[in-house]
Amino acid sequence: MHSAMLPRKSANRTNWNLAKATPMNLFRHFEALVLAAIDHLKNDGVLPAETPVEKVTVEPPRDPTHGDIATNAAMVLAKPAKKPPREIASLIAAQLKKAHDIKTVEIAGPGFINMVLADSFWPQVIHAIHREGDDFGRPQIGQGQPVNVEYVSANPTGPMHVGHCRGAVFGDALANLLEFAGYEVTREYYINDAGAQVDVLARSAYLRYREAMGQEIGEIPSGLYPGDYLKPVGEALKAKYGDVLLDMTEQEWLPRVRDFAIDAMMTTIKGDLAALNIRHDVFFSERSLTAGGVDQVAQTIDELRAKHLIYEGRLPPPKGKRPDDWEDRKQTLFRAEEFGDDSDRALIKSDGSYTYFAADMAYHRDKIRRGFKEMIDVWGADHGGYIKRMKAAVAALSGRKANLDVKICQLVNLLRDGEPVKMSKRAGSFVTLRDVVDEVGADATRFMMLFRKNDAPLDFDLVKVVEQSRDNPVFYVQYAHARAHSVFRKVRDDHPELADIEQDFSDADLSRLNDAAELGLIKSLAAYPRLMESAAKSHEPHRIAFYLHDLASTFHGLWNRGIDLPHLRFNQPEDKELTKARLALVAATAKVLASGLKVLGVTAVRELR
RNA sequence: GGUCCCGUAGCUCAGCUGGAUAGAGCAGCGGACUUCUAAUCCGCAGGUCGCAGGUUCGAAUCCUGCCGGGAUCGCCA
Repeated sequence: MHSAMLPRKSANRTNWNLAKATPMNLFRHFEALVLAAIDHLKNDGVLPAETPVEKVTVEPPRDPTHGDIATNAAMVLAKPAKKPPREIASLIAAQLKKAHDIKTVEIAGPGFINMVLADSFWPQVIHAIHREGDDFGRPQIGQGQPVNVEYVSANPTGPMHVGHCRGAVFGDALANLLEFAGYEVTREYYINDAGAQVDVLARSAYLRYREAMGQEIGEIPSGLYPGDYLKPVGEALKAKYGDVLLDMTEQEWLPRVRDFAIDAMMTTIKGDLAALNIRHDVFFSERSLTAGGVDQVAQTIDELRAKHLIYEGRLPPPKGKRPDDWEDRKQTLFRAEEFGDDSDRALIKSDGSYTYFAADMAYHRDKIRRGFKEMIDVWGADHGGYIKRMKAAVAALSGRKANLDVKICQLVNLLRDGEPVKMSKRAGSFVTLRDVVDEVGADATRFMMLFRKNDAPLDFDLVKVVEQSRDNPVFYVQYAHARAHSVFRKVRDDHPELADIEQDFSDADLSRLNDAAELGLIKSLAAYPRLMESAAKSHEPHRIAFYLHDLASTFHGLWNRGIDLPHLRFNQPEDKELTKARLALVAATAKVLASGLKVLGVTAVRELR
């Protein structure tokens, strides 16, 4: 465990055939039509041949009364063409009217071109969902590129608490998302096993060892970890060493106890992560950077020195309040300012050991040397001030070739029915991640942790998150999926041959789906590929959670219409073809819900309770 | 004092990296529903997007400066 392992080669990962029909991203399709229309105008000399089209967007308008697809092309092109936007709009519109997937083209406002798609277009979305299966909505942006996602990286000094939980879930969902988007993802955990904290851990564990040996230890001295979780470690030390450690000097026992305790803590942490269905490909030990006669930190500093990015100098004291033990001294500094940081950064402490930053640089150098050009680090909010220097380090070490994105997860406020849960580190009464998962389950924990933007604080209510009500988004989304399956269970009585949700719907007559609410649901489903692409590009898995909530709401709404209007119910005992068409829609909804939930790492249950 | 994040309806928050009249859910008000397929449903009201400038056809979104809240600030990790 204390040595770096190579990233696992993903032998049985599906190889996506990129040459096959592109997934059903209808906005791409219509973007192509708009660009073709612009090309046409260029050929006619209406637009200069070199007119840039990067700013042209083809998107669903926010307001559905503006149609299904809108483009700003005319307004963007007005300046280079030296023509009023509405004039250009009418020329582009004339071209678009020729496309048979488009029902109407209208020019609105300052020059928007709004399109309503042909009724015959929408059923293709449903067919695409069934045809493409797990590939539906897959963004084609990864193209097999390697990306390294580092998350959790909790210190191996105790069990994980709720604060770690959010970053863990976020990182895991982000890794899932990037994998879904076609990246070759390596999930990584950096073990901070080299600093003073692990020596404290060792002394704390040694105390528990003496306790296990029958000695009176009294109060745990301040400065050591008081938690009961070290008692089993003391017992285990006794089992392994007997009384041998008692006669050793601290210098002798400390390395043994330290390694033993770190192993024990990592075992605990891995168990905690497993309870949340989180796994890592690589556990990278900080200690390994300077072990085995090779000092990779020194190598890193030498490498930067050769690039003239290291110097001996003094730093100005921080403005505002000055630390008590401030001492002006000459030290080894990295020219982080050249790469956008606010200050140059120290690499060697006054006692001669490396700073945490120096080791972290060496770690990221190792990632770069392993071939990663894209790296993502997921950190807690208290590390925000560290971002610039780490990005500077990656820029310097890679010759500005590699990119690091740092995602910050804000604090979690743990509540119980609206009341804050008291947590005191001193009293050792902090709530562990395991406590939370044991109480509410991994699915609820994961979904709630993702139901908020990562850089906004999050309220996590242990009571509300398990409520079976509309107010609980976890339940609401899972219920939608379960309800879709329930429809198939119920339809068995009237149409047993239609009761399989996995059946082939390719011959369903989807032109029967002409209620506005049905069409609304299809449009929600059609938005999925675009949503996933934006979530993957922005590294924001929370967008998926919000989308799923929205989709669930649309689906429940359609279901509810059947209460008052029996002719809108999915199951029509007297009309098998209509039932089949509606079941195709229900099954497609279930598939998209399941697809999104899978990326979030939440189980798509088929039945509640 | 420097840096970063946040500021959107009474509350909790979205807002698709610059689009049109800024959206949900709670809470509030007004109705419907009494078992229909499974954990109610529909409607109404609610806003100077912290403030002030700037960039442009167009800004909640980008830039600058303030105001307010949080995090952090050579050797902790």
